[in-house]
Amino acid sequence: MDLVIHQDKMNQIIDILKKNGLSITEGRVQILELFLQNEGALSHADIEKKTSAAFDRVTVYRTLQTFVEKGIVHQIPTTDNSILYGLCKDHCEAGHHHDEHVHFVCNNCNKTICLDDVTVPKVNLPKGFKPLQAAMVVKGFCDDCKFN
Amino acid sequence: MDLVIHQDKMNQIIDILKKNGLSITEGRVQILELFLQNEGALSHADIEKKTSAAFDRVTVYRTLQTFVEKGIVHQIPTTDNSILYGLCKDHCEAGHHHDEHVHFVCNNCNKTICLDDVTVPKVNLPKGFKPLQAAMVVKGFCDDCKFN
DNA sequence: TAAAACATGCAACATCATTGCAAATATATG
DNA sequence: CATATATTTGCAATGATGTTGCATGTTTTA
Repeated sequence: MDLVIHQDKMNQIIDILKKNGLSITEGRVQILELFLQNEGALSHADIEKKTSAAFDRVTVYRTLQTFVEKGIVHQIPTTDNSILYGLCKDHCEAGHHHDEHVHFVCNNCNKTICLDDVTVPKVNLPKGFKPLQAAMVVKGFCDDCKFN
Repeated sequence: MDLVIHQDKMNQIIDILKKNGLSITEGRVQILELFLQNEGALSHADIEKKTSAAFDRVTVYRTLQTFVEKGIVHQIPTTDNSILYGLCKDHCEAGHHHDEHVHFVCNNCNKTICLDDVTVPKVNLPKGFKPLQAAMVVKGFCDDCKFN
């Protein structure tokens, strides 16, 4: 393995992978690095582009799946037949995500941002419904694109 | 056209189509009927199954697209690479949906239900973010599956 | 009822996702 | 530090999903 990643960041990445019992491979390191340096969420296609297709599509799929299972990233629902993945900032554990923050999709720059400090509010469900998790996606114009 | 749909329902369906300036075709009638008799949301695949593939895949795609454009159904975000469509109960207009109700996905029966009476609460966004629409998906156990 | 407008089905194609398996890489062990 | 074991990767094949153009069929209009 031979990457141009700053030592600190590299240590952080290795730390995350080890903590989750994952072996350190070039693909996992590079993909995790993408998430760490990107404020927005990433799709499978984004990752392929940003890594210049250095890895097989299949590897990317499997890496994302592994990361979701381990609680390193979480999935963000979309209405366009894609899945977005966002870094779990807090304390997600394998199989148990605590990603109850609001996601923001900008209609202009099209970025999806995790608003880690905005938690999804509780809602009152009809009798008989038992909630376990909740996701919320807000669309509009982001901080950079507020020309409107 | 020759269907076994009760007269009242048929009138309702024709009414919806006419109100939206759509011609009355067998495909549109049957697909709209599915939505009216189903409490849950439907995916493209669901519709193909429930109509026993009576219509070409393309027709189903185009019908759903038309319904979304006219405000007859709305799209529901998912994390599984599919799009779900739910009937717009209220007063959606072409190009302008008012589907700000909560969607519920049951972890057991896997149905997605529009909770038309539960509106998506407003949240406070960080400075600079301008919200336009909001979607919310709650997962858990539904009224029928509350064995837990 | 005929003409015009519109919707459908087919075919071809493009994209996206999954699986099995052999080769390569990382980790554990002596 | 070298080797054995376990894990991960890439390739190939396949399947699922979504899109487009165009000829045909159906609905609506006049």
